[in-house]
Amino acid sequence: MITGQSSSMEDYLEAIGRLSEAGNIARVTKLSKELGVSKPSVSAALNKLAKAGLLQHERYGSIELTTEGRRVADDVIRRHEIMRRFLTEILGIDRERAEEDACRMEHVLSPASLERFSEFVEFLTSCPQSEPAWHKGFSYYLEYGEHDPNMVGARS
Amino acid sequence: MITGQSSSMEDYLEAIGRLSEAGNIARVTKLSKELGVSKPSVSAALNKLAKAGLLQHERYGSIELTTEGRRVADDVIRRHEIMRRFLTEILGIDRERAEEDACRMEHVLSPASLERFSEFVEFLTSCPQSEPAWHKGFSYYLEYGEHDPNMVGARS
DNA sequence: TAGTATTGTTAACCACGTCTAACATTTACG
DNA sequence: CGTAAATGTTAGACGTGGTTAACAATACTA
Repeated sequence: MITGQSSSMEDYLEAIGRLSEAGNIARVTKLSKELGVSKPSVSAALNKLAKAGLLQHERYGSIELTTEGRRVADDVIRRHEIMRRFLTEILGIDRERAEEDACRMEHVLSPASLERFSEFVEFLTSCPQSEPAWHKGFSYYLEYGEHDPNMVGARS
Repeated sequence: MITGQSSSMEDYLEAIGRLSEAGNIARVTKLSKELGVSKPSVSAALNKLAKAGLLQHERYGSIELTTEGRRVADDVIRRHEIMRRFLTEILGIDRERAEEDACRMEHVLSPASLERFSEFVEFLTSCPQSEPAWHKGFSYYLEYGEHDPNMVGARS
């Protein structure tokens, strides 16, 4: 992985990051439910991440990301958001599936591609027009399998 | 994975599929080099895939995809091609990195998202105009960080 | 405060995919 | 044809990330 962590470890960091963002404090049981894994799995992951210096965890006690852990978590969260936005806002994938797919895509993109995804989303959604032409055009294309003959492309 | 195989097994099937497409016959050594793993790893994978009914493999002998194996291999190859095209033709990622990223993305996309990616690539590249407006627009945006004020969007 | 419910850890195990070292088979060629 | 080179397999090990069962610590509450 780009962050130096496996997909699994990135998932743990992401979940911990999201929880603490939302005011909630990360707890083993919560993480276990959130990620759909057993509590012993969470325990093991926390030990591993603590050893890697990404969080601090006292037995039966608090879980806190270190500065470095926070950095990695934020990075993963950012990847997730970019991919979620791309999938929903550009491709028109439904929210739930986009969420699932983003969860997996977030781990596999090179930084270069990620930036391009990000810029592409910005490009298409910050279109000066209120209802971007490309969106209409793509919807038409999805429905009829061909370009809208009434659409004329942009010119310089 | 969508195909019922792990990323690794999909990679083996993909490589075997590509080799046989290209006229070459899949061999353990070749696969080993192609995939950057040891020969015993290839052997183990072949046994596993044979047991799953995706290929036939006689000791020290030939490796051949079954009908089902071919289907899966083709599916993975198709995923790869779609993602490669998206990354190069739409996002403008350089060939090599696009190839690497496609290798990882091909394993994580839901069928629904994949189809959308495919349709989106078709939509943008089959633009009636010879040099699609969006491409110019995106290049400008990447370079200057804002929309080209000389561009006017498409209208119906 | 005692006892129970909740929460977290430990221990022991498993599947997966990888590796190296050693061995077996097949191929090529002098 | 026999041997050396190339090719492929087996055996045994490892790391990762998951599990369940049992136990330990903490928290809640009657």
